[in-house]
Amino acid sequence: MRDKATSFDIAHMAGVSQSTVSRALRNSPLVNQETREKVQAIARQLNYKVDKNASSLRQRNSRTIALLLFEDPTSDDSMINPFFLSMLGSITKACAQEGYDLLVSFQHYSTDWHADYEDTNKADGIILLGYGDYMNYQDKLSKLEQQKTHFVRWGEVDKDHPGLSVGCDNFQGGYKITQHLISHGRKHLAFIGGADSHCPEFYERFKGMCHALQQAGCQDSPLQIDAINTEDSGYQAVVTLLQKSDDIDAIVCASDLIAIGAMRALKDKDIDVPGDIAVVGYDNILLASFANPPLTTVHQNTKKAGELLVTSLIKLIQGETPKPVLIPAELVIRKSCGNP
Amino acid sequence: MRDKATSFDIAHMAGVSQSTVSRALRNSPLVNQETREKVQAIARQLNYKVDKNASSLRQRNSRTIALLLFEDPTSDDSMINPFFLSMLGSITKACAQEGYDLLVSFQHYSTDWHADYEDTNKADGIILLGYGDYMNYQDKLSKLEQQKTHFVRWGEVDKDHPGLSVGCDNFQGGYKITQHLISHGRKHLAFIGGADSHCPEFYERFKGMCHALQQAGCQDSPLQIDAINTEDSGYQAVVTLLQKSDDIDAIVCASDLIAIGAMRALKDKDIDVPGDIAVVGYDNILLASFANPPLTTVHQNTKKAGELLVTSLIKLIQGETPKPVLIPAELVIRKSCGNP
DNA sequence: CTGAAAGCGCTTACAG
DNA sequence: CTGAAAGCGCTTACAG
Repeated sequence: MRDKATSFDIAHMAGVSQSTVSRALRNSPLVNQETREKVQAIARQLNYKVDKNASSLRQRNSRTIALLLFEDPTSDDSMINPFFLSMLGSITKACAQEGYDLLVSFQHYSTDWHADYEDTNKADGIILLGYGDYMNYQDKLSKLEQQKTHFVRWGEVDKDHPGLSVGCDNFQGGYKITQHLISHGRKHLAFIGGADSHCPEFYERFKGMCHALQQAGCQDSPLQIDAINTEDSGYQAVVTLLQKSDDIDAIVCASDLIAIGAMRALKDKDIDVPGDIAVVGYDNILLASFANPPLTTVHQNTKKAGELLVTSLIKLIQGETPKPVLIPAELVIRKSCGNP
Repeated sequence: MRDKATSFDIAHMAGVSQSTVSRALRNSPLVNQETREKVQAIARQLNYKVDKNASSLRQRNSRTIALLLFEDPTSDDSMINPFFLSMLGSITKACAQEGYDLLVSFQHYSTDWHADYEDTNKADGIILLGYGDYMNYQDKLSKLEQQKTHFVRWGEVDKDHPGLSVGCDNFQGGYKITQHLISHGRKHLAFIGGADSHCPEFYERFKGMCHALQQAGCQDSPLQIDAINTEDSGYQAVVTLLQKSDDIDAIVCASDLIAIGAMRALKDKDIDVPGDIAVVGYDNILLASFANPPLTTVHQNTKKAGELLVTSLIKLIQGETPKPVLIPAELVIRKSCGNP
């Protein structure tokens, strides 16, 4: 480590006490304007920066937030779900805006979480980001809550879920996009994606879909094929789907990545999208607009989401009790659903 | 902040001194096996975690690395260059592997950098990631060097550049992909992307291209149109290009994003890719494989790159003098270059 | 408005 | 192998 000036050095140069230096640099009203300016000038000149370790230790907070990113179990190591990367960008910016630093960490579902940023006082709170098997991590969330760790998670807003959630309205998204398909004459819809409490987000989308179908007079629930959030899983699911049914004319996919895989499978079988089968996704990742045909999907407002995650967490840290937030779903109509 | 157990609490419970607790928890060989186990058991039981602020303050290092991500000047706020996001993923993982935490921060080119992570002792070193106008930030790099900040930057390896660089072999990449086009009969090539010392990476790719052309017997240098690293800029550049020339049969783009924009412009003009004009990109972002036609490009090994950035920086921190690294370029042949 | 002093929670040289 | 003590560089209650 390099030799750094300390507040004592500045105090010495300015001919004041070290306490006064500290006050001057923090713009305390307790310090004389003239003194403040002299101290600040010397600090600038020496390129002095307050030692954050000492400062955090003394103040008992770090003005740092930790982001735990849970990886999708994709085979390809370097391929991270683009949706989360977009969230990461917006979280980073929101933190900067609020004057917080951001620690980022990738976590594996399988192993024990490295969630002790707050326990070690490196961070004042934690943001959890990533879908996964909810049933598996439920216990860990409860444990965090017991430890009184400050945390917010991205995901389904549900009273039974431990901790504070910020999420998009998945039910509404599934509902809207299904309604759109129905209104354009599609009659035999299938859903690709897990649809149970292991993946609450996908499940809500599915429930929204079912609700739209019921409203339209379809009493039986749609064909549903499990898939995790990868392109490959979407491909496989369509292969299975085509074996089970031959009159499907629209597929609602639980994510864009799944939809991209689904369209690849359909192309391989020479099935025209949207001519024969309409396909819609969810997330509105960058890829969706470049897919062929461009993918109709539901946009999740990642900018707003990131801001809300950060500001909610900061409120929590400050002892307030922010409410969970549901961000409205926004339809993005492109060509894969067969629209004009 | 919650009430946390300290090493004194554990000392009290274990009936030893606080120094012994500290030693036991750090697995010091100076402590008796039995004592160590007793102390560690109590620590586990209390869910005790060492306070990193205190520990870092005392040890004068934080085992934390800061990543400064420089944004491309894209109009869309939420759209971050996918290539950098991939790097971010690999850097995060590499840090975890080396036992370092990672602070992430987005920076704007225009404003002053918030590069004082090391000055404040929040980080032991810094990784700089992001292309931009090299001439603009050169001075800032020199300043970092003067301050003896430990930093590595992603980018062109060049003896005249301040600081340690890790980068892909851009010259070789430009050379290889041009050679490929020539060997498949393309004769009139253009380059899209900045080609001067303001953007050394693009420039090297361009130089590699020129070298391949010369080797093939073309003496005049290719038509070159400026573009920054956005889809839109690629689109505009092609519009300009088509006004200037009508016998181009291949376009070498400085990045995939530029290439995607270029292909959109060509499609709008009803020019067939690769039938009329071949298009190639650079980076091999996820989008490239889903483009229509799929984009031939140069892969930058982000996994290796992230690891090298992290390990080089750690060496620097430890007082070693690691060498700059050039990662070989890998051609990825798809359909946009007109291959079988 | 200013200063002397305590203390945040560790690590480690020193003495035994 | 263990303990008492110093000290990392701040912030802030206390006294003036």
